[in-house]
Amino acid sequence: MEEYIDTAEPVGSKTVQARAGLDCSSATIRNELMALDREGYLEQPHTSAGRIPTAKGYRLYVNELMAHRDVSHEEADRIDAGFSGGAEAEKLISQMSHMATELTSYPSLTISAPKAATVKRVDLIYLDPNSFIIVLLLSDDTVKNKLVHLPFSFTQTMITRLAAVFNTGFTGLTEEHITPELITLTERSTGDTMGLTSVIAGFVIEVLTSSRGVGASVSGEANLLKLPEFKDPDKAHRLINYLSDANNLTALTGQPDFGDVKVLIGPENAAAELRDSSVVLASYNAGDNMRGIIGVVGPTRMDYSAVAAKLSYIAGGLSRLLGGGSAPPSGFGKLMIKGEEHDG
Amino acid sequence: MEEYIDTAEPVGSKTVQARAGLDCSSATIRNELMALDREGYLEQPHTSAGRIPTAKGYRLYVNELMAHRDVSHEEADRIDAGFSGGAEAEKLISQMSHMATELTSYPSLTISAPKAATVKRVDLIYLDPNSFIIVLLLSDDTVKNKLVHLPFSFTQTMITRLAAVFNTGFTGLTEEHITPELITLTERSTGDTMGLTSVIAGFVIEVLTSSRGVGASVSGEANLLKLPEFKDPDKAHRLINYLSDANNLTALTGQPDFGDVKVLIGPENAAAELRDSSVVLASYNAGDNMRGIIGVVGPTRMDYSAVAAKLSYIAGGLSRLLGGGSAPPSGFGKLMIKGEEHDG
DNA sequence: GTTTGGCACTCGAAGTGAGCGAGTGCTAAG
DNA sequence: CTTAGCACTCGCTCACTTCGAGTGCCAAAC
Repeated sequence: MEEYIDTAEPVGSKTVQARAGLDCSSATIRNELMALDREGYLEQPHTSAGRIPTAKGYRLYVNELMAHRDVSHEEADRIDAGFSGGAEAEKLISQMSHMATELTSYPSLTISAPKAATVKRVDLIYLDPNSFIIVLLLSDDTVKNKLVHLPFSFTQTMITRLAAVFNTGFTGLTEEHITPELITLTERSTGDTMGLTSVIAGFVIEVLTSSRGVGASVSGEANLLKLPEFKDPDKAHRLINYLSDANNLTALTGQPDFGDVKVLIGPENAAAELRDSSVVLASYNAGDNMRGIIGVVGPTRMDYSAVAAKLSYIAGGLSRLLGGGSAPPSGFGKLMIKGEEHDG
Repeated sequence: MEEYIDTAEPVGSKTVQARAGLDCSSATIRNELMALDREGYLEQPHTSAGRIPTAKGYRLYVNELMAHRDVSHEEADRIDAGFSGGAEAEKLISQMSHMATELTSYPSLTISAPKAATVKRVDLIYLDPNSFIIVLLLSDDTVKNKLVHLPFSFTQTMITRLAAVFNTGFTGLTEEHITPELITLTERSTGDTMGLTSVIAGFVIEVLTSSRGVGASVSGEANLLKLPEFKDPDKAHRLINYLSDANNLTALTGQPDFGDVKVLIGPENAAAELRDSSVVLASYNAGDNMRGIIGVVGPTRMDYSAVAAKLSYIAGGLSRLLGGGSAPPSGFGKLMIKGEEHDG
């Protein structure tokens, strides 16, 4: 297994003997290999070649045989350094995605949890008779703003009044609560005949809608090109294309209901494009009982233990920083690897 | 030339005869080809192959022979649709970068002009005794905000006073004006002993600093993999890696002092990684007499006229939307292609 | 003097086949 | 149950051949 992970070449009986330092002859090992072959853990690309692990073999290795590994001190330091900046959520996640790519040299992907955010507070800053700034504080403590220029003029008094009405009438609402009726009602109670209310409500809806969608991204796709598995540019191109579609990403990860780390090996992936690649995912606590996902995509022949340890460490850090008031997930620090058997 | 652009295969005398529909025999064409070969416009990969254009040949073609082409109606409509969203500058540029990739099927790059922004206005929104929002309006009308939580409490009065002082003392300043002395002075005049001033000033500096850096990005790198020129994954990997470094991008484009469109053919590029690729750049007016750049990277064998027309159209649109008050560049709409002869 | 047909020549691409060798399965002895 | 031995398989490499597109050059033709 480990020899194949290192070299990507079929492994023969003598190589196993040498690498594992077993005190039995290659013939004995051949017999064992034959048995494993029969049981479906190994296969031969052609009759007179060594063996390579099957997906079933990888599964066994990942579930039972693989040595648990922690990140090295240098790696931990490097990851911690990335966290120390203390940036906002979105930036932090993107930084960690790049960190994952750097540490594993595989493309990494992130999927941030959807947030059913509500409005916590609306502020309007009057600039001049034609412009003002809308500042929106959401329930998850993100702040969004927009500078509005209008072709007609209004007074500071009107802006102040609008802010007051929005602050009492719109707090706690999700976007489906903001109906045309509510807007008409607000217009009436502020005496707004110029459509300022619609402008502001429009921005509120826009922000709430966009915060609802899950954010998915990939980075470091070019790393695939270094791998012998992707020496065919077409194959690489297909996978990269697949990964570049955010919908595919959310589909591949499924629900983040797994414990800490999840490994999807080759054919366990639903998508054809991923059938001979593997995906390692770690989920993190993103506050409000929501979970985000960070993961990498690589060849089936992947150093699962090392990759899992790194992602787990990164996800743990993200949980700590983004999880906010909530307690960190109970399994944090301990590496639990779960997978799904895929029917097929 | 055009045959080679289409097929990427060396072109022989008979093919030229057929494609161009010349009423002379292949022998005559052979004589002409030999002459062009001697003068350095064409070369042969090996003795018994057809001819391919040299960089010098491309230069001649681009400068003098190439038919000027406009974008098709469908393309124009598609680009216009991309503009109609009317988003903020950063998003708009990124959208147009993707548009360029889609239309040309080559990776596209953007470099946005650095802005020496200053503070136009500072607002502080008091939320509760431990938190407030900083809202920063910059001279280029972008708005930045930050939610601040502090481990000690303060009053609304203090926040109001700070906002007033910042608004009189910090407007019109660039980041180098914000010295420790100014902060001390501000602290004294507001009676702030808790370090609120430093927190706010820190954010101001952060925003001004980040707005100063040039933003450079690439998208659609994977498109290279489809090209026969990049059937060697290593070569593709080297170029993609090169492009992923923002410093390289700013270096390759040089100063945006060219008219409308600039074409850099193969060895005209300073960077070794680009020696057998070409870059087409279009510059746009980004307001305040600053210029941004949008461009694509592709094989030397590239349909320069089509690519240039598309980029020029996109850049024109960006100028219109971002150029703000300033007049659009005089050359807009007319395609001017300039290049640089590269010594060597 | 330019154009044209003819012709020998070049050289990469594609195809062929022998030899190599890593690795196998099987068998028989320990 | 392990091990040495052995015949066998089959992809890889490499030398060799063939094929053909395309060339340069020359002499005849317009």
